[in-house]
Amino acid sequence: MPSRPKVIDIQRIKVACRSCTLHELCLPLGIDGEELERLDRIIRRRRPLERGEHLFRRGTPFRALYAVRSGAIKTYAVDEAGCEQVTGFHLPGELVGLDAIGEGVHPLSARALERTSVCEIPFDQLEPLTAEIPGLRRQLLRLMSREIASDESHFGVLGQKGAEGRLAAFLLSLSRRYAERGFSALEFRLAMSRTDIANYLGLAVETVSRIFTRFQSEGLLRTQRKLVRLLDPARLEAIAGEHAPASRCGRGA
Amino acid sequence: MPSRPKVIDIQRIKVACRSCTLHELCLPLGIDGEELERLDRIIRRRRPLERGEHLFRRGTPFRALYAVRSGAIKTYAVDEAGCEQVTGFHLPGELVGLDAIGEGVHPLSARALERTSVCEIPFDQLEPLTAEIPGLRRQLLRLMSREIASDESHFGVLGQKGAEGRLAAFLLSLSRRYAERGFSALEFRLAMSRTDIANYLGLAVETVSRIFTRFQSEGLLRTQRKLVRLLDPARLEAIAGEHAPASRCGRGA
DNA sequence: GGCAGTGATTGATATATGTCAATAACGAAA
DNA sequence: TTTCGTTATTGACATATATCAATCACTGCC
Repeated sequence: MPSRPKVIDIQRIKVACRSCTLHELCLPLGIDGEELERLDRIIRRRRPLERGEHLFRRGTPFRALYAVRSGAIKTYAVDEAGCEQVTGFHLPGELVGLDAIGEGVHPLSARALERTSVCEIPFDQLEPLTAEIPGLRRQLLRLMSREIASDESHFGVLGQKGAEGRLAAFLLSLSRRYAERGFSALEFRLAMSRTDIANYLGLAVETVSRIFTRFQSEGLLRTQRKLVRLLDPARLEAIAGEHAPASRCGRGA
Repeated sequence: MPSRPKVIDIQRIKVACRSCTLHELCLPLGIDGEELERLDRIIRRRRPLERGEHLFRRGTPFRALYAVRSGAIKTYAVDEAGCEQVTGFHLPGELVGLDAIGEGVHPLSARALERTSVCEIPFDQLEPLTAEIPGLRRQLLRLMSREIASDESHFGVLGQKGAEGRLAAFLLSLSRRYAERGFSALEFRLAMSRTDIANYLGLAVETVSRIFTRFQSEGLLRTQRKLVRLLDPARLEAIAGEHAPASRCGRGA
């Protein structure tokens, strides 16, 4: 096959929010008819990102929010030493860029983990629209609030869990999110590398790898490279619930 | 002194947003005259919370956001085993409860670390007001966005830094926040116990204690119980910037 | 002013997880 | 198919930090 493409047929990508299978997860929840059309009009579909391509980079001016339609995005920071810190993975139906509203600049970089398509929602058009459409306004607040809550629960993972708990919690989080999107809760393909998982969980790659094999030998799951099948989600929940070696459950003042 | 109080003079607590020294940090940024009064009217002052008192508890229905006026609040989750995970400390001018909008229920508990007064902002009144006051709407989005961004940067601390880096980053964060509020950036009183700090940073209390003494012996700071004076913020920055023993700076896919 | 009781510090030891190094399994390209 | 480069796995060893235990220093109370 000759490398002819790169010129994408924009006409083809003509999917209204209304018909988007994600429309209950994305913005338009509780918005109907005419309002939905107004939202639809400001949303821009872009050509899909190839694996490794950036959606935006740290320091770039904030222009739009992005809703993942298919594929997966990882967001990450790079410190002075060039060290990468993965801060999150974004699956279909999830929004990227909410952290940039505050300062008008993206504090993180975002790149595609695989071929990924997103909807671009220009913020300078979305923001005034929220004044007129109460459902849209509330939904945006809800989504941001949930993002905060989920970040907080990740603190618990990073702060109190041992390596096994972290990986278990991570897999269950993916499982739940895939299930919400109508995919299988028990079998899915990891879009990210072990390195990314390790980084996200604050572990070494080797530790992640070892725990995958340990989980497998204990019959908790079966992995085949990127493919994961959860065999005993209940026990995984239990492991995810255990606190780290540390945490003596002491209460502070 | 006889233990007479407990009956607080509500009349005394009569401070409008307009005259609040925090008014640039809190909600009203970019709101003027008449609009500020409308916001002011929905805000309720409550009697101060005593040390240890709860502002709200996990699972409680969400009714209002709270702006800390003086004192300090810690938010925390409690897992099945009764283990506490401290998720944040909230200083004057900061908002508490943003994570509850999404589900209508507080995912965390919040309690006062010392005598603390807060403004209560009933959300069912605030939300419609944002439709009419663009400055208020944008400020709320900005604040939520900043919260997300700051949570993300805490991931970096928890995920990539060793114990020294975490404590250094924590102290510098407090320093910056105090400075923003007009307090000294170099000398301040820690409202929280070492146990809470340790928990927040995902470390053991003993480790935190040891690092305080190590920092002191290296001339980076001077501590006297809760009182901290930063002597060499530049070197602290350097330490906060170092990545953990772990993190081999590898990039994922 | 002495006496709990809690919070902080310090020391000795254990261990989970990181580090280094080698190999193996895959995927893409020729 | 073969080859190369990347990603994942496995093993042996090092170490940062947790754990356990004791002491110390405040704070509030009688």
